[in-house]
Amino acid sequence: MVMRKGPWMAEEDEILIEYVRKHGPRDWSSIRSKGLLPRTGKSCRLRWVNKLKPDLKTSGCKFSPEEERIVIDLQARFGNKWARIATYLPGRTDNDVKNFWSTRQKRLARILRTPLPSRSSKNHGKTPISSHEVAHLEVINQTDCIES
DNA sequence: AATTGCACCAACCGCACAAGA
DNA sequence: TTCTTGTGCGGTTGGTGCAAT
Repeated sequence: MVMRKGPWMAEEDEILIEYVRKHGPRDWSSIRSKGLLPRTGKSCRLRWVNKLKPDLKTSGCKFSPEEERIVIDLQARFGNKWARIATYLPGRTDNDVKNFWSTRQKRLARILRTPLPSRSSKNHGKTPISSHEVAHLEVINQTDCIES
């Protein structure tokens, strides 16, 4: 069977959901060996965990300030243990947390690189910095000073 | 109107680890 | 004991849409 890669089609999702309904979320690699889907076990598992599993928050649902706070706090405690951090956030997956964090890191890196905007200048419609982020930024700044 | 920069998201890859042959 | 296979995790990339230029 020719292996498929890339985005999942609705029909593939249906097959995967049906497989999990019958067999549970395990034996991912037998989905391919049984000829049900031309996808690797890894790909099937990832699709299930991140998109198809029940009780997930719908994609496009932004992190709330509370969720943000939790991630920032837990990342400081555990490091980049996204799967672990995700267990504290109902409906979020490790991928969600990871994506949230890396977007945030890029944004913070850019803010640190550029001079502070004047009071009158617009924020270009970008996500504003929340107060707890400002606090965290100060920590990063101090760390940078120590490191450099 | 076209281009650019950014945020967000989905899915891949490589590595590590555990279980079983 | 070593090798193989399946699974889970973290890092990363590539695509899309939108707002600003």
